[in-house]
Amino acid sequence: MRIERARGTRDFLPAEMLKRRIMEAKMRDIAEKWGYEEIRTPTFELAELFTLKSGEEILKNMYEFKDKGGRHLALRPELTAPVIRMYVNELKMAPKPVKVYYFGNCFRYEEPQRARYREFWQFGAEIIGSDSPEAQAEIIALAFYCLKSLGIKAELYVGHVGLIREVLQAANMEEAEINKVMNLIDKGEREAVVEFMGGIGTERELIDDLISLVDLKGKDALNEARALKIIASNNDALKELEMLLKIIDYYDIVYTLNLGIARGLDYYTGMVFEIYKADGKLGAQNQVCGGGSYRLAALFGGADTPSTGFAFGIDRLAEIFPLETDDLKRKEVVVVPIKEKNRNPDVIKEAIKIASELREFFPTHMDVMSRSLSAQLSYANAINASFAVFVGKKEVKEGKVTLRNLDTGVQEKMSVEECVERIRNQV
RNA sequence: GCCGGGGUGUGGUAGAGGUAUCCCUUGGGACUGUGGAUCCCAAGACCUGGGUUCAAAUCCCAGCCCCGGCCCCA
Repeated sequence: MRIERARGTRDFLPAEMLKRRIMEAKMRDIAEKWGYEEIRTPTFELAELFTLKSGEEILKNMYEFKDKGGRHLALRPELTAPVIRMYVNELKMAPKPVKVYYFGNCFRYEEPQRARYREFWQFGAEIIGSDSPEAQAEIIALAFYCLKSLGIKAELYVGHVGLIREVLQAANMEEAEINKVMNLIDKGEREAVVEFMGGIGTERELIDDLISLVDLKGKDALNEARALKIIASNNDALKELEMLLKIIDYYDIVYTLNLGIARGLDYYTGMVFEIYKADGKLGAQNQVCGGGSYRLAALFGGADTPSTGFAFGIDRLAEIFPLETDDLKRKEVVVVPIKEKNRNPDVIKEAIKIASELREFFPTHMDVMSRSLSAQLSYANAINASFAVFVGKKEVKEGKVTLRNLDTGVQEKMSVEECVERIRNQV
């Protein structure tokens, strides 16, 4: 009986892993150069960590279970909450800002489709201890430069949920109601917003102002927001956003302002941003990155700590990552012991010694199937190796090897040292 | 959760009621150290379960899975 993969999960074959390692290395390099340090949190957590503040949509899709001790656990549906939990548990005395990055798999029970899986991978970074415009801009810039190093072009949208939340709070709405409205705004359901707010007795004028606020997009959005009477011109969120945009410009980053971005995670409090790949290559799942400022630490038993961060969907990036096939081709060497009929142990001994020397520099294979010379060459050809190194009776006697370039078919007898040099020069 | 389109060896395919085709692949053998070839042998498939039929890969139903879309997210 054949066992299938669980729905929504994937096996990564060598070629895919190689590609992902290359991508990971590029992103890790950027994060390190910006002074961030890598961390890793557990694959599962107490379910409570996520039920506290993650938002309705996430909870609906969570893999929850009880362990044998009766603990209520969940596979992590996202990584921000675990990272902040780690900060509160282990890092709260570290000098601020704490700057960390991470790669990790997440789990959500959703219908699999293009670029959406039940187990998916995120790369994220957080600045813990600040949600200043400088921190917000740095996080956006970091995300931007990661994409740049991957050679991926995508569109950046920046918004600010603080602006909208303040309007709603001023209207004396309760937190649950506010979250509900934010959720509807995020979905773009304007009528539902009007209906819901009307239903709880909000004034018509305020509702209209809110709708026009979230519909603001582009360069003049800020001035227009100011013109709307519901936002005071000395409004903190507005001033913060203005400063942020100024700094983003200093980073030379192209963006579009969109006050309608509300984000599905309830914990965002200030700036929010999303990055889309809008050329259709990702189908309906074109968001590759999301992030913003939030306050979660207090919720997990720490001091109230402003934080800012983002997360990339690595699987989506992997689908659009432009990779030359040359990048994927490793230069490999196959050591071919020519054992003849009697499995000459001298030849095997010498071949092992030579393979060990080559392994200092190159991925090196050696026959483990007792194959004939032609069968070994055939294998070398099948795995697309670049060189074969023959070790036979004659070579052993002369203390040399025969190096064969498998692309050109040219071969020559030489010392092991020279052989290493030759291969290095052609790699 | 909802809506489309699909499932034949590892992959690609033919078969549209009657012994499942071909290519690639994989393993073995022949071949005295270049045969990365050639020849021979072998392995390996009708998604699962029901139903119709003398007979089902083929027709019907359900499920599972895959691909895509809605919603939401990364």
